[in-house]
Amino acid sequence: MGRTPCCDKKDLKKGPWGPEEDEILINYIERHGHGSWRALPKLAGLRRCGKSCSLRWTNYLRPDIKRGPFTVDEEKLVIQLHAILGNRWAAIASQLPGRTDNEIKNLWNTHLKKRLLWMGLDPLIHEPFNPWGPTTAPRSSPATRHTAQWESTRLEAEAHLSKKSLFFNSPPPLLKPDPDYFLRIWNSEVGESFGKSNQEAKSECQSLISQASSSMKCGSVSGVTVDVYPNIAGSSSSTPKSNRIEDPIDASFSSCSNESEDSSDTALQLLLDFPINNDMSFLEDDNYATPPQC
DNA sequence: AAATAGCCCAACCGCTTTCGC
DNA sequence: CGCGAAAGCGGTTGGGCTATT
Repeated sequence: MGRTPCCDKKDLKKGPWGPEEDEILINYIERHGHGSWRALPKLAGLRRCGKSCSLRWTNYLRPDIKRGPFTVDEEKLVIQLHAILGNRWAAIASQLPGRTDNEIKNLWNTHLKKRLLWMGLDPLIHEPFNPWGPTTAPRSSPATRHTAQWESTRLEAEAHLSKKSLFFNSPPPLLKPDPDYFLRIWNSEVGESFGKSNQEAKSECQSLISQASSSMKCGSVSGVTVDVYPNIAGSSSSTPKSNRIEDPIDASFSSCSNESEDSSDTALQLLLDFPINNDMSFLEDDNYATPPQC
């Protein structure tokens, strides 16, 4: 009673793709699009499983794939995103144009994880290992920790917005409050990663929107009074310049007419600008790639 | 020069989610 | 609403390459 195979395994080729196969696949997709992956191999004349074709295209042949080694900026971004999203490689990849989930997964497993270990950081939770061994209190799961991190980040975002709201009330009124701001955060990759269904997220957004509107006046959101001057803006010295914009909030307000994708990126950028527990300056250290000598 | 170990990454496997009927 | 098919996704593997002995 097994699951039905994704394709007829008889007479199908497996293993590495040859240049001729690549050419056939590229030519077919350029002419017809991929359509149904299941049907593609037959139509294109390939002796491959549809899934294999899909993978080959997504991970290797797609024209927008960026090849070559990861830059330090990209590595930093992967680490930061991993701290927020966990092993959600596709979600992480969506923030690195031209990089595939497979590539990022490999980067993490072969390089970044080891580097964190060398730094004495637990790659699951991005925090130092407890030198005293397991505590009596039950340790929270990675998922719980990511949830907690998101909650904390969200509160900081709200605080940042509250801070900005002070400027909204000050003349000249160059900036207009955007009640969609939290909506965009919640609808962004990060919001989705929080593990809620869209319906739940949207209803939560409605609540946040109203709360955000009130925060424009009083600097208190979600029923929690927060510091309206958190050390946020100046805390991102380790954030890659190439991935940063001048001020995510300002940018989001000044680009209200942009596509939602831009908005999601902006919201995510705001999150990335927050300090995550560990200092990542080691990535720029020439010695970071070598383990500490015993 | 040969053998071995370790690293890297493309590809596969199988589970989960989404979609269409 | 339930079911099956298709696609998406993350974990794992295997083979090629390089470094070391």
